[in-house]
Amino acid sequence: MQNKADLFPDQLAHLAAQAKAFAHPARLAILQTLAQRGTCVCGEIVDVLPLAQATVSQHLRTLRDAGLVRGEVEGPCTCYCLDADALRTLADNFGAFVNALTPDSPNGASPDCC
Amino acid sequence: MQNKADLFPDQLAHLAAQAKAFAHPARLAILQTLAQRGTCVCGEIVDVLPLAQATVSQHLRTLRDAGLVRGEVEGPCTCYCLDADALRTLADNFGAFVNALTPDSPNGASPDCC
DNA sequence: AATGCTTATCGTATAACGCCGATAGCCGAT
DNA sequence: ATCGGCTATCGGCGTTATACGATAAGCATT
Repeated sequence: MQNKADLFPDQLAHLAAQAKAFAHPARLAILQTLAQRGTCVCGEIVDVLPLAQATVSQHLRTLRDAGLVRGEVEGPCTCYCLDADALRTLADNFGAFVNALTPDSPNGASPDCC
Repeated sequence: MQNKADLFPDQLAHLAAQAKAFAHPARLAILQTLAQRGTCVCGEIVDVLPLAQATVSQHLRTLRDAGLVRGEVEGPCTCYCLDADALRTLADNFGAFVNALTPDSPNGASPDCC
């Protein structure tokens, strides 16, 4: 299967990739944990989540690749934190996309389909 | 593998499931097409996308299951349209989640990690 | 009833994801 | 130099997602 996902516009591919970063509860939980503590060593996240260390590290990598999280080696540990700018940008992208889909129908009722 | 995703709070699981609906460019393209035309027969979408009919139907089902799209049988065809309310709700959920993550740092620069 | 058009579903193949144990790499402390 | 703690990566396994052809089901028309 040649990757059909590459046949779509970059804008859509990019948005979909960002959405994928959000598409697992473990990653959302990691983001929340980082938000609570401001800064986190990997081990702390492992302690909070019901997942093995290897799995958490993998999710962290996904989040890093998506640009939502940054990590710095801090002696023996690695210190993670949110990239607030990236998060806001992503939220804005989603908002803009959805707004473009629903030009405006402030009337509560959605019109009938056909 | 017992599903580890079930070990997370419902709120996170739900948000992740919604994100998954956005996590493929084909589905985003379908949403855009529906927004442009207001209403769409499945075949029209198939004509627009570089995918087989079966694949498009599957993506439409994913979007329907996520509640973002509604479909009504219209004679021999099935007519699809966006559920604008659901889309706005979803966008709001994302916005709220991200806002909760980034309480406030109106200063453009993200603080250093550690 | 038979045909043609449209869509959903089934079955299947490939790819990607999620998960973990084990291992390797790194750094500080001993 | 060695040891011990922390993290990233590797390899393997099972599950889920993506994609498609083939088929079935529904409806309008003939």
